[in-house]
Amino acid sequence: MPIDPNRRITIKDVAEAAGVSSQTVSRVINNRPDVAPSTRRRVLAIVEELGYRPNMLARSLSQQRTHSLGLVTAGLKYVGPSRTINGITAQAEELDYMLVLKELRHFEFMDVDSVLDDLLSRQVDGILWAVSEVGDNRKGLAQRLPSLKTPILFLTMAQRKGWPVVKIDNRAGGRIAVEHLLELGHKRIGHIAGPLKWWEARMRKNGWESTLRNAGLEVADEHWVAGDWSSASGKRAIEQLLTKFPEMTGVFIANDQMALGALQYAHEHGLRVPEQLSIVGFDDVPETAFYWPALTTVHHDHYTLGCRAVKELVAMIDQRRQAELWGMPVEQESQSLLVSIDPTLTVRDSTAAPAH
Amino acid sequence: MPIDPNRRITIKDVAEAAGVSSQTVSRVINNRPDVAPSTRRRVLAIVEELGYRPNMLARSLSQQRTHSLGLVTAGLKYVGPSRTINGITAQAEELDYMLVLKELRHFEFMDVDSVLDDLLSRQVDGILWAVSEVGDNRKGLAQRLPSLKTPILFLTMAQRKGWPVVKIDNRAGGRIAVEHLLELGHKRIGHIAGPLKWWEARMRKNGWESTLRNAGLEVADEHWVAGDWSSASGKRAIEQLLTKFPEMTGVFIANDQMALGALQYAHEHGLRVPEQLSIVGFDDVPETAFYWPALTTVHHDHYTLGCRAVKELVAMIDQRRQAELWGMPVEQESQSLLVSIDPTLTVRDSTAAPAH
DNA sequence: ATGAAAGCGCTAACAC
DNA sequence: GTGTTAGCGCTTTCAT
Repeated sequence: MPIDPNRRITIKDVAEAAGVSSQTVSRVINNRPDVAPSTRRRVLAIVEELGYRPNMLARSLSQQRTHSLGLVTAGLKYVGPSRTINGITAQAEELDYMLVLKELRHFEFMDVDSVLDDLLSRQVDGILWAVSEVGDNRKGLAQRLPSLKTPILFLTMAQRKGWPVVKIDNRAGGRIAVEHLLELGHKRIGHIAGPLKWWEARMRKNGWESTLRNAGLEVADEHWVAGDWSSASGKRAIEQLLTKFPEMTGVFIANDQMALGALQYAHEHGLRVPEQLSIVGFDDVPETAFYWPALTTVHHDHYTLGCRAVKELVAMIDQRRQAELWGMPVEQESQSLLVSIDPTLTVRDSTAAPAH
Repeated sequence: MPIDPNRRITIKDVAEAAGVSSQTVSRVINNRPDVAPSTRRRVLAIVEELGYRPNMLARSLSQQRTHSLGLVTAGLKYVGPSRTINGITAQAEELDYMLVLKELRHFEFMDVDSVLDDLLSRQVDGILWAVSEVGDNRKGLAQRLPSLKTPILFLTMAQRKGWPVVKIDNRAGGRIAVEHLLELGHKRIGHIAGPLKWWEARMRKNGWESTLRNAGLEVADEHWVAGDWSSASGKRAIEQLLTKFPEMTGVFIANDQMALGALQYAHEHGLRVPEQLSIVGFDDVPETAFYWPALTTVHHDHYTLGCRAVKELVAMIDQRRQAELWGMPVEQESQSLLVSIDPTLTVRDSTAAPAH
């Protein structure tokens, strides 16, 4: 009896063709040991012949696990986030998890519930919240977190009790940037920050500020300006900053795009970099080595960040399954986790000792 | 009788609590009309109270459709691809489809079968193959395509019979770049191509070449060099090209990154842009406006491309469902589709009339 | 080593 | 309007 070619092959079709029960087929495709070698061979032959592929939906429903992770992102069009995704996809593949992707419309998207419910209704085994902390975009999450049964891990946000976090140490990034300028002999070091409702922007600024203070240097409001991460804002910001802080000989700029804007300003106004002004950026996007002059910048590894996040999340999932097996309830509180990845400095041509 | 708090709420729990059958609950949550208003209210109240969320896995299994799309990508860390994803996620959200993400390890990843099977076993309703055509990375697909029951749509590849494609018109991009230079009065126009195993690189080069020929100008092998898309290669390429083709007054470079490398070379060697050499790039990544000088470049809309691709794929899915309803088999051949999006030119400061 | 039965959570089809 | 039955494709008991 031929099979309807428009229907997908099921385990039953294979069972029938092999003259065994569907249970035996199930055993074979799951590599269980308790199958006679001859039976196994026969079944596998039929599987091949019919082109049978197990239906993961059915398997997931029955096993109560999907081997999939929900991935929540925002601003994929920006370089940083998409490199992180790169690491996430690679590691997920490695650990044999599928990714279900949800991109928020913007960074301060507040309707967290609909996103979470969407993912949970799909029965994902864990959730990766790869959205930077901006404004109070953690508020809705804070409400859901305690009652959430599914493991969730956050990227790039402030440490909070009960929130598992994997992040770049942005403050350390600010610190090494400023230390580099200090070592070159700079004393008047300004800062162009990202928008301060971004946690990352605050941390980078904090790194700048505290390092200067620790070096016994004074920090005033005239010494910094905030941009919005864009090159255009960087260009405006450097202009403002040069007016407010004309003695400045070095500046730490919170991302490479803004630094690029500053470089353009410098060219337009005949300001020589690094002779008259040293510039340190942040991110080390691949192009920075080809800016003019090549940019000294804080390097951090988005890719590794993504990999690490997936590893930790999967560990959380496994751990929780173990706990459930033993009948132990798992509280969110206990899921505290903080992984912090250290950035490094890439020195190029936009920094030098100050002229005097 | 209290419900085990560790178990997820099911439709049965709601039914029981509301004193109706699970079927009635199903009707309510699916917004069917044939439910008494009072019953509906009661059920909805219980749904709310218990925090019930339908299990999409079960629904998908029973309905034989998942409302999800498989998204295959490569090179997410590059700017272009990730902007496309941006459009794809937005449009998928809009049309209420979930995305299952698969990133290939590299552009010429050949083990197409495992990727396809992974997605198909998850029962995705359609597949978006958002990987550029490079080398013969379409070969494995060609074998699977005829027997594939699930609609699949390709981004950024050559037109082929039976392959639904949504793409940017790269040749037109090359054409408008060269036309711009011609209009400025340039006669010696070189080209830095991408790696020619990329279909997009070939098309851009073709646009350059054919436009020059149509203008009655001669094109020789000394007039172009291939890079690998990176800024470093662009820098090397411009050096080579200037040697081979010293009369050159204008150059069309196949992407912005390579153009950036060329700009750095120009700075280092005191070659004035645009006075001595006009440069046109391709992509119009946001930073190009802040290169020095600001880059004239071919703009194309990755975001719209992604949106359009999702729309077309969903249309294919709907169409096929209709056909199946009428009992008509759908052949892949009939699924031919070619959407081509026209790029535009963004004129900035890296182009001018040739000297004298 | 293999099979039968029940169940995962939902919906389609048919009753009443 | 609402309930009953069967089934989506698989796995998990529990027999044998």
